Amino acid sequence: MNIVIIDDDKLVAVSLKTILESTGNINVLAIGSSGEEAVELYPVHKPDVMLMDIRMKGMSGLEAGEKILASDRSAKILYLTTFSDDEYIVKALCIGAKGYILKQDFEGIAPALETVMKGQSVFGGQVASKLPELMQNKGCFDFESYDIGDKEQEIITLVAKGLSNKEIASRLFLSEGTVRNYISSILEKLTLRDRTQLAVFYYTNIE
Amino acid sequence: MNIVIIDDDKLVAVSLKTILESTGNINVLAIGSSGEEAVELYPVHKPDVMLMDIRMKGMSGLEAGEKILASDRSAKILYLTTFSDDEYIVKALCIGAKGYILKQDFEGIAPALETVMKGQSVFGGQVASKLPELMQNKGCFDFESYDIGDKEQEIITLVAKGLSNKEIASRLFLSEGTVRNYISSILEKLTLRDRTQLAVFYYTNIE
DNA sequence: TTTTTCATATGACAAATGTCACTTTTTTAT
DNA sequence: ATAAAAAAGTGACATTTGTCATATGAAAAA
Repeated sequence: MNIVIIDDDKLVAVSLKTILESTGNINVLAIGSSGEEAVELYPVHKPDVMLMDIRMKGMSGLEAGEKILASDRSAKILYLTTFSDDEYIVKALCIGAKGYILKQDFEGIAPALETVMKGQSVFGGQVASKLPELMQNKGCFDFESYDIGDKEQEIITLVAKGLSNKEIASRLFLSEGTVRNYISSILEKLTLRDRTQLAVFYYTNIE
Repeated sequence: MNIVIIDDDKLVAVSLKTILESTGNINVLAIGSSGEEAVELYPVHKPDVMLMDIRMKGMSGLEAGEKILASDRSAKILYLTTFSDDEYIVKALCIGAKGYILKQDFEGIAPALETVMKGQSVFGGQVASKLPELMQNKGCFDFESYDIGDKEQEIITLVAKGLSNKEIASRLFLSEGTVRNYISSILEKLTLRDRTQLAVFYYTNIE
């Protein structure tokens, strides 16, 4: 099995290479230390699996993964990260990564790679059990990609909690009419019809 | 690694045993063919992983898993099923299973077992990529635990898709008034105020 | 300084929504 | 066949919601 390792921390990357290669059937084609490198290295080596860190200086692992997957939908990206950061997990799933495991799960890495190569997905220890809870908190909705300001985001969040206009108004110290206007314009921007659709959109928007 | 196999189809179970044992480090402690047997066998053998089918005569794999996990929170249950039935996937995640893989992914089973034993979770091929969508289509909301009938469920589903009363009515061949009445009673049963809260509830209710 | 933009606000209006008290129809049980 | 229960429907009513045109004050830009 051929893999490419991307990790901010050179030492970690090299150690991983040593350990994984010693397990026998894993061959590390290359090592990189940033998202940019990941994007470059992928098409060159076409690894079976890309083992990548998320938090890195420069382009993050997630961005890199997005780019790689955009060019090759079948790319198998396995994120290997230090702690289970909620936001990242969901995002990773959304972009279509094949897994999200923790560096702590040391002996789990090799079998996880194996599993991913066979086409399955792997989620480390606590990660999977957190999934249901996480997915609910926020779909893969990316406010920034629409032209939606801060106050509008705030209002969307409250609508998505089921608050009425009056409640939102009093919570944000606005008049009810203003809240209505905001929502009206949000609906237009997202081409939705009413607040219920907005809530649905909020929870189900996955690109 | 010690496992117990539960499958409705004796032939499948036995074949699995043969194949898995031939891979070397897997030892099949027992074979069962129903949810009831699973519940009995688990405490007797305390396998590292329980490889279990879902659809079985009598008690389903999911029910059995729920019972087993209730008695031993650390039980590792890996579902092995024929097709990726949406409903089952989410439910499996909700009860805390360690994975959901497809029988088709033949060579994937052994590594998946390995991975699960190391504490990670595995989701077969298309399953993981479907997860975001699925989680949203239905949280772990259990209609039956409330006093909610079939037609009501249907209506809830439609509200949670953002349809108006009129649209729901025409889709279900009911009058708009009837739909209103249904929703009104649903809201009362769930102590919610309006359809938006119902949608929110639908997507976020996870126990 | 003047103009423009932005956030906030109003009031009016139509449509959609939720509630209630009943009625009618259909199904099920006795 | 008759009574009882469940499912579907009606009409009226008060709110809530979404839309629109327009107004105000403050901040930013000219």
